[in-house]
Amino acid sequence: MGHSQAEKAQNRERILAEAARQIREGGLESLSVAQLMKSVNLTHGGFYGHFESRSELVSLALERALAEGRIAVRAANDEGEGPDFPEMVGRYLSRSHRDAKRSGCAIAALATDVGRADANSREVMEQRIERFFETARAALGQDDEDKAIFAVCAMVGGLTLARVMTDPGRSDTVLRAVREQLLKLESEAG
Amino acid sequence: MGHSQAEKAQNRERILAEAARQIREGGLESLSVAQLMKSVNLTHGGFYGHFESRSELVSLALERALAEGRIAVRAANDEGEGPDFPEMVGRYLSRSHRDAKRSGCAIAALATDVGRADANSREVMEQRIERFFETARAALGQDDEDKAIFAVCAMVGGLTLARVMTDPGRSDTVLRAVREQLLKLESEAG
DNA sequence: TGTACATCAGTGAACGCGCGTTCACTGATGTAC
DNA sequence: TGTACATCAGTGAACGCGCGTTCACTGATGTAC
Repeated sequence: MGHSQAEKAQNRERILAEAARQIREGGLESLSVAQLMKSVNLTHGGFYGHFESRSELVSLALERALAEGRIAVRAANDEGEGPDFPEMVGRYLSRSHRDAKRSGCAIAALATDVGRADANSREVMEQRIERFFETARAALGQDDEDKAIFAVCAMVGGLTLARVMTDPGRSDTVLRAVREQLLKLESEAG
Repeated sequence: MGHSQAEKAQNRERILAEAARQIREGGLESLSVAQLMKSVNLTHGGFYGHFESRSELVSLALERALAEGRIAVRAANDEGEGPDFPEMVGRYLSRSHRDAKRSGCAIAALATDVGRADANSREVMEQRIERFFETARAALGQDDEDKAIFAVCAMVGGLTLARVMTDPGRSDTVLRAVREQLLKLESEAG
């Protein structure tokens, strides 16, 4: 059993990455120190060598989860020359995004949880929401903040409701309806 | 200390009503039997004279919370002759609705929680979402389901994100932007 | 390069705590006469 | 209407359990010579 410094850094990273996945899937409250450590093949006692408390970890995992969404948007955009509204909407409101909670948008996964959380968590997410607004505005190619806000709200709401639906057809319908209406929005003048 | 049958029914009602409020505020997981009973001035032991388990109570409280939203919509509509889209949007995306989590729309308050819950809870909420779609379609006065779905997703997403924002001005901006864009949507042809 | 030792990452038993749930009990309710 | 008693709504102590957190310990790492 090796305990080198390099391995410690790796383990911290693995714990944090797994925590970011788990909170997106089960919510901020669902994260249990013992379960988390078990899922990365460590024992619970070692946790406090990496983080001060469960609360600190949740904070860091929230930031991580939010940052990963940003990275995904960047990666998608870098393939082309810049933000592309139809592609953004298509990816966000896709079946694969709906079904991939663990790796999907942390705003949609955690907005309600964060709405109940302390001011610090809300500020962290608020900044990411503002960035999402900016990305949508750039993608729309119109200098219309209201439209961008509207598009983001519809995307987040659409994904959230699609995840509730048990009927796969109706869930798909929600995704498709919001996608199509958003594309109409783009083609209209400001 | 009276324990009449009439009081038992009243107490059950008080427990359920308070549970419906608490889950909207703190989520399905936040509900604690002991805390709930204390908040209606009873002791925790008596709980099991009213409900089989915490799980059953959460189920019933979810249905209650969702039904109350429906009742609120009905009450608003009955004042006029029928569903009125601008009024619906105005009420849903108002500051008072944003600030009244305990009595507000259970879909917005609990969609993420229910998305993580068992199939039964998801089906219960799914039916309410479908009714919300129908109400929006009727209010729009256009036979366009996609537009109704879109409007509902934008409302739910807008309210959810407005509840995250710590900056009151930006939170208001989200509500206003979604409201105004939805009113434009109504005035356009299908 | 090889040895001796301090460091420290990870282990796992133990802690107090709040949880959901059970149950023997209390005493007002409401019924039978 | 008045009394005697069964019912049962609510009480509060007790249960086992999983939680976050602590800590004495282990043994590989990595450094000093």
